[in-house]
Amino acid sequence: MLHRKDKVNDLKMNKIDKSSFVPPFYQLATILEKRIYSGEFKPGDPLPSETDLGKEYELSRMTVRKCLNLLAERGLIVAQQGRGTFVSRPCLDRATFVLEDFKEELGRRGLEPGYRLVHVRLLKATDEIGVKLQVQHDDRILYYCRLLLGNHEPLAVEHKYMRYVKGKPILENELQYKAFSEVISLNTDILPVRSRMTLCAASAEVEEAQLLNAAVGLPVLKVEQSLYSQDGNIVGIGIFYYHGERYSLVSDIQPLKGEG
Amino acid sequence: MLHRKDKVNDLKMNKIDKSSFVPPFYQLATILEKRIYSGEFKPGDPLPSETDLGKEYELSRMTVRKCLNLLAERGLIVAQQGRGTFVSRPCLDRATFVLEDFKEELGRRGLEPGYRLVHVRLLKATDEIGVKLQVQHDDRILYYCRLLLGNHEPLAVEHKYMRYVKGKPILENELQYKAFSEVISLNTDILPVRSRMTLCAASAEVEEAQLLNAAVGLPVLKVEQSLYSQDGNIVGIGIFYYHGERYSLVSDIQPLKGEG
DNA sequence: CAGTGGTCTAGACCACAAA
DNA sequence: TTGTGGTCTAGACCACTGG
Repeated sequence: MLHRKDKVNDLKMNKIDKSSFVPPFYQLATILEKRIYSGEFKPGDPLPSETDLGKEYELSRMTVRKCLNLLAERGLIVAQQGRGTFVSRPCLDRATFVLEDFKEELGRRGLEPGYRLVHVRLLKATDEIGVKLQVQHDDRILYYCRLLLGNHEPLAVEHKYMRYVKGKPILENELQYKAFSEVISLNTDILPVRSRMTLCAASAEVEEAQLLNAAVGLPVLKVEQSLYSQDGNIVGIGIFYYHGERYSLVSDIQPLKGEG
Repeated sequence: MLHRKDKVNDLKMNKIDKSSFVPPFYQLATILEKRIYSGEFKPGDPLPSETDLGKEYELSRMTVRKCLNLLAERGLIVAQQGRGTFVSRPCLDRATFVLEDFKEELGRRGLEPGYRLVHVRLLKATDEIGVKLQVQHDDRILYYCRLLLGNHEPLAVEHKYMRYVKGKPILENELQYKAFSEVISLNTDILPVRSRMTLCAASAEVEEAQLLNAAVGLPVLKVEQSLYSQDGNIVGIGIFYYHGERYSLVSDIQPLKGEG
C-alpha cells in the first residue's frame, strides 16, 4: 500500500521511479516536457544546468544528458556550449515529411502494394540525361519506367536512368521490385553513397496522365532524385510523379508518451 | 616527422587519432562507414559487438555506442537487442523533406523574405471549420490570410483559422509575422502541443491563383495543418498553398564528412 | 547458458562563454 | 576564474536472444 502511495507521490511530485519499466532518462524527459508545457519554463528561458538536474532528480549527468538529447532532437530545447540549455520557441510550425519505402508505407495504410514495369529501354547518350550521367559517346543508358500501385490503382509513375554496363545481365524482376540504388549497385558495381531529392508540385503530362489513369493536368507531386557515387559523379537519375489526389505525405509532431 | 607519419598510418590503418580535434566517436563512425561502403560489411551482415569494437579501437563501450547511434540515426545500421548490430539495406531511396521556418529557409537561399497580411475576418461558427474547432454556437472564428514573399514575389498563400476569444486584443503585426502556434497561445491562452500536417499536390483555385499572381490551375503544394491542445482538441487549422514552380523541398542524404 | 545491446554511474578532462 | 555543455572512461546491472 505504502509502496503504491509512494509511486503516486512520485508522479505528482515529478520524481523518478527507478523501479518502473520506463527508463529514468525517459521519465525525466516527460517531466521536463511537462514543466515546459506548463509554462514554468518559457521559450528562451534557460533550463537548470545538467549538474543541477542530476542532483535534483538523483541521476548521473550522463543520464540527464541522454534525456536532454531526446528533447533536443524533438526541437524542444537547444544546448549551447558554455552558456546553458534553453527552451526553444515552439517548433510546431515546422514539419518533417518522410518519403519512405513504398511497400512499407502502403502496408501501414492497409493498402495492397503492387508494381508494374512499363518500359525498359536502352537510350543513346545524347540528350540532357546523358550529359548528367557522364556517359561516354558510344555507351548506352538504361531507362526504365515503373508504376506503383495501391489496391491495383496507380499511385505513382517512376522514371529511372542509369549507365548501362554491357555484359551485365539485368533481370526484369529486379527492376520491378528493387530499390533504385540497389539496382545500380548490382548492375554497375558502383555503390551510390549520396542521394539528393527535390520535391515540388507539377501537372501531369500526357504520358504520366495516361499511366496514372487520370486527365492531363492532374496535380502531381514531382520528385527528382540524383544518386552520386563516392567520387561525386551522378550514377542515377530518377523522376517520380505521385498522384496528387491519392498520395500525400504526413508529418506528426506530438508530446512524448507518458509512463502510463 | 614521425608524428606526422604516424597520423598518416592511423588514417590508412583506420585507427583512432586521439590528438585530433575530431572526437573519437566521430572518427570511428567515418571508419565504420568506410568499411561498410567498401563492401567489407554487406547489408544484413552483423557488425562486431560493441565490446569487440571497443577493444579493437581502444575506446570505451559508451563511446562506441555513441558512434553506432550516429550511424543508426542515418539509417546505415540497425541494432537488435540480444542479437547484434546489422548493416541495413542502403536507404538512399528514402527521403526526408523538412518544411521549416520560412524566414530562415529563404535566408539560406539568398532570397529576401516578406509577409503580407491579406485578410483578417471574424467568421460565424457554422461551417465545416467551426465544427472542427468545436466552437460554441455564438462564438466566433478568427480567420486570416497571409502571403509569403521571396524577393517581393509571392511564394505561398496561408489560410489560418482559430477560436476567437473576446476581449483579447490581437495585433495585425502579430498575425503578419508570428508563427501560427505562437499566435494561438498568445491570444487564447491555449498552448498547442501537437501538430499534424499533410502535404499533397493540388491546383490553384481562383483566389489562390490571384494571390500567387498566376493562372488558375497552377500546380501547388497544398499543406494542411491541425494544431491540438493538450486535451486533444483542435485549436487551429491552417491551409497553405506553395507555388509549384517557385517553391520546392530538398532532401540530402550523404556520407559523414571525413576528418580532413 | 553465454553473448548481445540498453541503461546507468561517478568521476574526469576539455572547449567555450561570461563576468 | 567560474560555470556551462561536449566528450570520454571503466565498470556495473538488466533484458533479450539463441543455442
